[in-house]
Amino acid sequence: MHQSELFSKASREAPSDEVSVNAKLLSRAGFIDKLMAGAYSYLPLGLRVLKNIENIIRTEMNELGGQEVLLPSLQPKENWEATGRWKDPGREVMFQLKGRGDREYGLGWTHEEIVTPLAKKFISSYKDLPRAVYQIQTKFRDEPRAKSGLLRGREFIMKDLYSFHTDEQDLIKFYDKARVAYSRIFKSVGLNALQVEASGGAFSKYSHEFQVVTPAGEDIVIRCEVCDFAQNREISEVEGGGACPRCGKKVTAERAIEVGNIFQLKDRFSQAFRLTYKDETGKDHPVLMGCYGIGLTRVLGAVVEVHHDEHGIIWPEAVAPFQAHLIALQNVKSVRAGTDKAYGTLQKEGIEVLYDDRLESSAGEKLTDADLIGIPLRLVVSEKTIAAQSIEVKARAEKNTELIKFQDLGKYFKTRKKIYVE
RNA sequence: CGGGGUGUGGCCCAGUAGCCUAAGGCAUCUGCUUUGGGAGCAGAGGAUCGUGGGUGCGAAUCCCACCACCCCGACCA
Repeated sequence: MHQSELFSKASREAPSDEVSVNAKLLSRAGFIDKLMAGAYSYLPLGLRVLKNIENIIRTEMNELGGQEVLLPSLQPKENWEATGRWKDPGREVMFQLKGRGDREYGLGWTHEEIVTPLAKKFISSYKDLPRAVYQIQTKFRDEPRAKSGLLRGREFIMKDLYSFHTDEQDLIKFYDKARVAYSRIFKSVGLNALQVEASGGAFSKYSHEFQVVTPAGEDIVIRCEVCDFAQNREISEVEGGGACPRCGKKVTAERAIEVGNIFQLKDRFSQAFRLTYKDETGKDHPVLMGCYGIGLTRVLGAVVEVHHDEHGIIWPEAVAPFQAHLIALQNVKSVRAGTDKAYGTLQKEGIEVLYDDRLESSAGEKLTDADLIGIPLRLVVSEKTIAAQSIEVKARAEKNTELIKFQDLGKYFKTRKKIYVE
């Protein structure tokens, strides 16, 4: 991709109405644009990151046995009345609207009311279980207060998976597998997420949250300094500074961002919709369910909250919009020719590269923008490096640079070890 | 929903005891000169001063209402 043709431009200043680090940096660097409180446009750079996160999640969900579907966002009132969620608590967060003939609809903020009746059409026997379906889709929630950039929006992208089981044992088995998958996902995207015991809220009593500790978080996590005890403060019986109920050592209270949440719904929704299956003897039982969510756009925001410095974003490789940022530092013939050649080589190697070919920009501007955008690897071609028949390589996360010969460029990418930002 | 704050070219902002031409920077356009950390000079275009009403000879500036955005709280799978 030639940077001179990129739809967005980096800007010196952040919009005055942004305070959070994630929104400031992502806006300045041209990844997102705010339409209104809680609703952002994802620009080409931002969407590339989102797609990377999406694919990491999709791979793990498929691995879990999930089958991808896409359910409607526009939903009839009737489904929600069946569970009592058209009124409280649904009314609090659900956008509700009227269509022709005063027909009432809601915009999906979660999908139990849709997926459960859907499952009823295909699940009727123990032979049809277990099953799991998931989707990656825009959710709508009429938050009382949208805030913190991407961290709490009124429209956001979420992966939600629903699992169906014959009995509690099978549900728990799947639930535990999902926990492991979730841990892998957050690690891959560069987040160190704690598994935290939590209240199920409107869904279930049995739930875990995945929390990323950072001052930008709005939840408080109580966790042990020694063992893996961790609880959301909402349900915890210990305070920060107290003794761990599991091992007796000290617990701390820290701010954290909830990036994922898994629930054992059990029969809460299958009862409401009479989703049952017949066992071997022909007897009916309620299907037991679990649900498993990850906020993709919130993950994007959380990654920026955790991975940045005073100059800009520092993308973990797995989610970075491009793998390399190639810069023609000066607009002189030899440098352009050398950079063009390097660009060709990288393309041939299948490296995703953003090529800063802007004629009107100074060296300083290009380097500053590169730091702001945060692509993991920076490749600079300048008069100096041309003289050495080389290209300068620098990792965004590191200080030092190295020169590599032009003819070694392809090889460099083949043999280079991945840089994991932790 | 309670409390606090803010709305001025695409962006960041100055200007507010009422004054006639709304200032500057970034960005954009033209020309020249520049190029290892957001370059310089010269010129150009771009503004219903959030919206509606009111008080003045006169309103970005004062009054009223509304809207939007941000922060704290409440709330939050």
